Amino acid sequence: MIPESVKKTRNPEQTRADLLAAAYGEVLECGFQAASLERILAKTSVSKGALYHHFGTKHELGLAVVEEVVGPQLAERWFEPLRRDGDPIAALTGILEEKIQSASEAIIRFGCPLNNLIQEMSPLDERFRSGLQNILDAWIKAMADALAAGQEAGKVRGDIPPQEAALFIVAAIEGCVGLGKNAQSVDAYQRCLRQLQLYVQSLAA
Amino acid sequence: MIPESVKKTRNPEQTRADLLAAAYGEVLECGFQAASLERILAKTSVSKGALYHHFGTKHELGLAVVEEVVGPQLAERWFEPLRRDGDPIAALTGILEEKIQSASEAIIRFGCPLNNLIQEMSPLDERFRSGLQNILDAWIKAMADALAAGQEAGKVRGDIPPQEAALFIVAAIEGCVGLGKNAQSVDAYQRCLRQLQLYVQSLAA
DNA sequence: TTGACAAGATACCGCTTGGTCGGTATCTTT
DNA sequence: AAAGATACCGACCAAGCGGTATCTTGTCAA
Repeated sequence: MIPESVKKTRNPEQTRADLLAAAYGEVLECGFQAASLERILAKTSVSKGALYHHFGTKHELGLAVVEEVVGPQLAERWFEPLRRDGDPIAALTGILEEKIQSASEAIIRFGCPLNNLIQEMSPLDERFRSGLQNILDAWIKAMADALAAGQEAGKVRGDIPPQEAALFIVAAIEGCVGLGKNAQSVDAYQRCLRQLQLYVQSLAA
Repeated sequence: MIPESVKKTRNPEQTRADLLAAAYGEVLECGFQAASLERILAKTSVSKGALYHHFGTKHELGLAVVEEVVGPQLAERWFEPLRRDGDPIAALTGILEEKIQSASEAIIRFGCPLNNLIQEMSPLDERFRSGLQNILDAWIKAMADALAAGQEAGKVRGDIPPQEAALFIVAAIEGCVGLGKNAQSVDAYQRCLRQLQLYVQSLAA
């Protein structure tokens, strides 16, 4: 039995996924406002008619990128690892260490997709802002929950407020990525994250 | 003797300054790429001919905004206060306290002009990037110098590396502003900066 | 007073943009 | 097999964009 995806001459789900992936790339490089539908179409060899069949407007396409690409990507890379480990200090240190070691060219060049969209779109469009805020809230909550659980387990200092510390850690992460991006320097990115790592370790009981 | 500025029907320096101010506002709201020359002209009631007399291209106008508005503004608000005080911990705590207390609607709504331009422009244009990096370098240097001086004076822990700590503090500041901006919440902004304040105080000898 | 140049005004241009629309091909249902 | 819905195609459009060319006006030194 040959899989249907090969046989079909039409594949709406794949088309939609292709558009999302291309739009994600375009937005990452140019920002949402400067993202060109023509360029997205060229990357995917999808027609304009097909695009407007799947997405009503450029705006909707952008929101779909936020919800279906940016959100899940961060969830996989941050929320899940935080949930697994019982010691949030060790987990965070590990995640940061991994980010430091595997500092990709993409993150130095284009920064954090979430942060990029926040700085560009949050004052301009309420739906973008709230979509981005949902991701941010989930991220901060995952970290706060991990810190609180760590306090229960006696791994984290009891005097630090998990919510506030989580807020600050997320802010610091975005700050480090942003600085490394402008410096176009893996070294600056690594040194900055290293200091954050030290801060995180200072929260240990 | 009536001041010349009032008598003149023409005032090229004032025209240039008006354009810079309007361009700064437009870029703060929309970003550089989406900034419209027409809107800038409408704000200033300057003609297009006059604009292109003072600035060769939109690009040049943007660079001038970076160098002549964004840079000096940050220098006044950050570099100078840091240079004055002998105790950098006290100075930084004070500056942060001031930011927390006087959290303006503008910073919550539009964020940090420097960070906005970094996230948007640094991957797209090398001249923008290096102009922004000059500001960043000066900021980090001012902070590192203050920390080093504080170590000499026995006010700052000797085991912290000034350069790295300065890098991290600047990153964290931008992160806090960015998060407050997307949350559109003075409270989140203040709580985030408050944690940074605690971090800064943990550097005291 | 006049000549030269800086400063400013305005009409215009080519191009790209997001979006539309009538039409066609394919897939599903009955 | 007929019919209806879904997926896709590509020419076209108005609007806004940054930028240019040509002209007039104000300023000031000689």
